[in-house]
Amino acid sequence: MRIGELASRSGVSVRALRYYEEQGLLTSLRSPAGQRVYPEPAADRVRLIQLLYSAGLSSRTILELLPCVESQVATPESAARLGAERERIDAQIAELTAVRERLDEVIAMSLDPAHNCEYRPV
Amino acid sequence: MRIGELASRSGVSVRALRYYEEQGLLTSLRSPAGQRVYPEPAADRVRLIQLLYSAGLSSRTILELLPCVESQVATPESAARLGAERERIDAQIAELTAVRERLDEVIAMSLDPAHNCEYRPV
DNA sequence: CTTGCCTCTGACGTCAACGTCAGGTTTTAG
DNA sequence: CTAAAACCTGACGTTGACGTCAGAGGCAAG
Repeated sequence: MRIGELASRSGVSVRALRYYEEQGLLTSLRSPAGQRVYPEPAADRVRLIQLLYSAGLSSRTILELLPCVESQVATPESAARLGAERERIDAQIAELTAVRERLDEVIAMSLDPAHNCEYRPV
Repeated sequence: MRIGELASRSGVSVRALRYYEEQGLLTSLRSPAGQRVYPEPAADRVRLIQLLYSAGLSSRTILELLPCVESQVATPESAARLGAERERIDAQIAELTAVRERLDEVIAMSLDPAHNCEYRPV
C-alpha cells in the first residue's frame, strides 16, 4: 500500500509517516518511481508508535525500545531503559490520578445543591 | 516573600513564576521599588499549578479551572470544562496503563532465563 | 492527452513552557 | 560605602512533532 492509504488506515497524517521514517521508526520499500510502499503489518506498527508517543515517549526512546517491544526480547541496555520508562509512566499515572481526584471533588461539590449557595448567576 | 524564595519553596524556576503571572495564573503585590512580593499561600498555589501542568493541562485551561479548584465552587461553564478534562485524563491514564502493560511484558520476558535464548551478547 | 489526485523532496512555520541573555535597579552583607 | 546577590523588563532562543507550502513528477480514468 502507498503512504496515503497507510495514513488513513492508521489514523495519522502523511506528514507524520514521513517524519517517523526520518526518525528511523518506520521503513518503507520504494516503487520504481520512488514512491513509498508499505506491507500490511505497517499499520499495526504505526499504531504502536502512536501509542508510545501518546504515553510521552520521545522519538529517541521509541527508537530504542520499539525493537524489543515488537520482538519481546531486550538487551541489557534496553532493559534499563524499559525500567526507567516504566517508572516514569507510573509517576505520570500517579499525577494524573491526583489531578483527577481534585477535579472530582469540585465536580461533586458543584452537583451538591446544598453546597452551591456561594454561586449566584447574574 | 520575594520571587527567589517562592521559587525555591515551590520547586520551580523564577522564570516560570514570572511566566505564570504573565498567564494570569499567579498574582503578586509589589514592593515600593517594584519587586514582587508574595503571601505565604502562594507556594501552595504554585504547587497546584505545577500539578495541573504535569497532568497536561494548558495555561488557558488552568486559568479557567484554577479558581474553582481552589474555591471548590464551579460555574456551569467551568463544570463542563471540568468534565471534559476529567475525560481527557481518564483516556490518558488508559493509554499510559496500556503502554505500561506492554513494557511489563517485555520486562518479564527479559527476566525469564528460559526465554532469553534469542539474545547473545558479543 | 489531459485532467485531477497522489506522491516526492526540501524547507520554513507553529506552539507552549519556559531558558537565557542584556542592561539596568535594588537589596543585603560586611 | 561597596561589592555581591537578587530583582526588574524586554526580547530572543529552544525543543519536539509535526503543519504547510512550493515546485515537480507519477498514475488511473475518460
